Amino acid sequence: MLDVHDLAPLVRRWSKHVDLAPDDEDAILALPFTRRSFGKDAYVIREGHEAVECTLLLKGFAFRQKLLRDGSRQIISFHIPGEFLDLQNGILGVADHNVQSVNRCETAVVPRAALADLLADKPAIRLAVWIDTLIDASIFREWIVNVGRRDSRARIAHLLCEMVTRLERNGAGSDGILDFPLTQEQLADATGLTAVHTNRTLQSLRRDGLIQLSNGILRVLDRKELREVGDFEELYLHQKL
Amino acid sequence: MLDVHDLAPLVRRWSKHVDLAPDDEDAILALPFTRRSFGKDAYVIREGHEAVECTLLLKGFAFRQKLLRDGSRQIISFHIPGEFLDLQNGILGVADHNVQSVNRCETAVVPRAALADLLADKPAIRLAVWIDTLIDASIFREWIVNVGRRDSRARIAHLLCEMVTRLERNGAGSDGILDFPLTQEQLADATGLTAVHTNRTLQSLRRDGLIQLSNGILRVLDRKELREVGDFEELYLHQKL
DNA sequence: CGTTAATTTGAGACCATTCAATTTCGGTGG
DNA sequence: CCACCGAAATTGAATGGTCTCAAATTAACG
Repeated sequence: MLDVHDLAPLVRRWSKHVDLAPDDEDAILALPFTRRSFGKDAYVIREGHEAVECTLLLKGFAFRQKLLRDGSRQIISFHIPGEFLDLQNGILGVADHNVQSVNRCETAVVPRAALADLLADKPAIRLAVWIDTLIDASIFREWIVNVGRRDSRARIAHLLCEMVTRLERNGAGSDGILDFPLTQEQLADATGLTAVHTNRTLQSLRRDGLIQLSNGILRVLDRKELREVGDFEELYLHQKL
Repeated sequence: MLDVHDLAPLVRRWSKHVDLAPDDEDAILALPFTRRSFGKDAYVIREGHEAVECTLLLKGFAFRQKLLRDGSRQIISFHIPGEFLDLQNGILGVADHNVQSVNRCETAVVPRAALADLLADKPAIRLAVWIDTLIDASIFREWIVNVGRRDSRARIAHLLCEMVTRLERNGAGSDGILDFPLTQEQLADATGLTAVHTNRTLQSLRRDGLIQLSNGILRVLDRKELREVGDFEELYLHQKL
C-alpha cells in the first residue's frame, strides 16, 4: 500500500532538508512519471547506459554496485524507499555504475527533462536536491573509511548502524525491529569482505548480544555497544533533528 | 607564478563542463575572495567546524581525510589546483571530514554567500558546479571499489592512473613526468594499506617497469600495463574529450 | 515438497600487518 | 659546502586476519 500520491515520499523526504512552500509541493507532485516494478536481483540501471530518466525508489531495497574484471562485485550504497537511484546519471549523461534491486521493488520513473525544469524553476527544491546529493556523497566518503580502515566486526557493525539510522528516520521499524532483506553476500560485497567471513562476523555480533538477524529481520539488541564496535558517528548522515 | 587573475583556474575548469558566456566568466572572476597559504601537512578544514566559506585550491596538493578512534587515518580524496576543497560544507553547514595540505599550498577563500548568489543567478555556472560535485561523488564511488575489492598492486596502480589522468588534464606534466609530492604513508592511507606494504607494492610496480617514483617525481613508463594492473577504466572521471 | 538459494562450518593457505631496525633523502645551520 | 637532523623510504621476520575451497545444513519459494 503506497501513499495516496506516489510521489508523496519525495515531498516528505525533501521537506526534511528545506521548507517547501505549498507551491513547491504541488510542483513536485505534478511531476510526470511512470511506475515500473522489478523482481528480486533485477538490474534497474546498467553501467555505460545513457540516462534520459531518473528513477525514484518507492518500495523495496536497492543498491548500487560495480563489477570488476575478475567478476567480483563491490556494492557502493544501499537505497531505501523515497530515494532517487540515479539523480546524477540524468546530469552526467551516462551511468557509471549498476543499480540492482534487493527484493521486489516499485519505482517511479521521471523524465530527466521534467526534473530539470522543476529544478530550474524552484530554488527551494533545488536546494533540497542539492543537499540530498551532498549527503549521498558524504555517505560514500564514510564507506571509503569503512572498507579502508576498519576490521570486519567494525565494518559490519557500522553498516548496520547506518542502515538502522536511515531506516528509522524513514519511518520503518519499531521496537528496534526492522525489515532487513539484505543477504550476507550483499553485506559482504558492501563491506569488502567475503560472504564466509561476513557470516562469521555476524555470528560474533550475535554471540555478543548486539544484534539478532535472521529471516530478513534485524533487531538491534544493544544499540550503544553496536555503535561502539562500529565506530559509528552519525554526523556524516547530516540528519537534522 | 599564478594566473593573471587568481580565479582564472575556476573558469578554466568549469568551462570544460559547460559553455560559459562571457557574462558568466566575468561573474566568476568578480567573486570576492582572500588568499591564504598553508605549510606542509597543515589543516585547511577541520571536521565538525562550521563552514561559512569555501576554499579553492590554487597551488599545491591537498587531501581530505577522516581520523578513526584508534588513530588511524583514511584519506578520502586528493585534490589538485583548480578544485574546491569543501564546496559541500558551505551548503551542509558542517565539515564532516578534515582537509590537509600535502605541501605548501595557496588557496582562495570565497564567502559562501557570494558563491550562493552566483549560483542563484547563473544557471550555466550552477550546472558546472553541479557536474563538478557529481564527478567528485563518482570518484568517491570508485575509491570504495578500490579499497573494497582490489589487491594492493591494483589499488596503488589504480590510484596512480587516476592521479596521472587528472593531473594531465589539468595541464600538469609532460612526457609522462609529473610532480607527485605524495608520501608513501599518504598513498597508504588513501588505499587502505600500511606504509610498509605500500612501499613493497611500489617496488613491485617499479621492478616490473611500470613506473618510476622517487623524490616526489612520478614517471609512468608503461601506461597501458599500469592501467591493466590497476583495472583502470576512466569512465568514472567523466572527462569529456 | 522438491529444488534452489542462503547460511553455516572446517581446515589450510596467503596477503597484508606489525614491530623493529636500517638506510636514504631533504632541509637547515654552521 | 658540508655536517647534521628529522622525515621518509626500505628491509626483515613473525604474526594474524581474512580468504579459499569444499561440504553440510537450513531457509525460501513455486
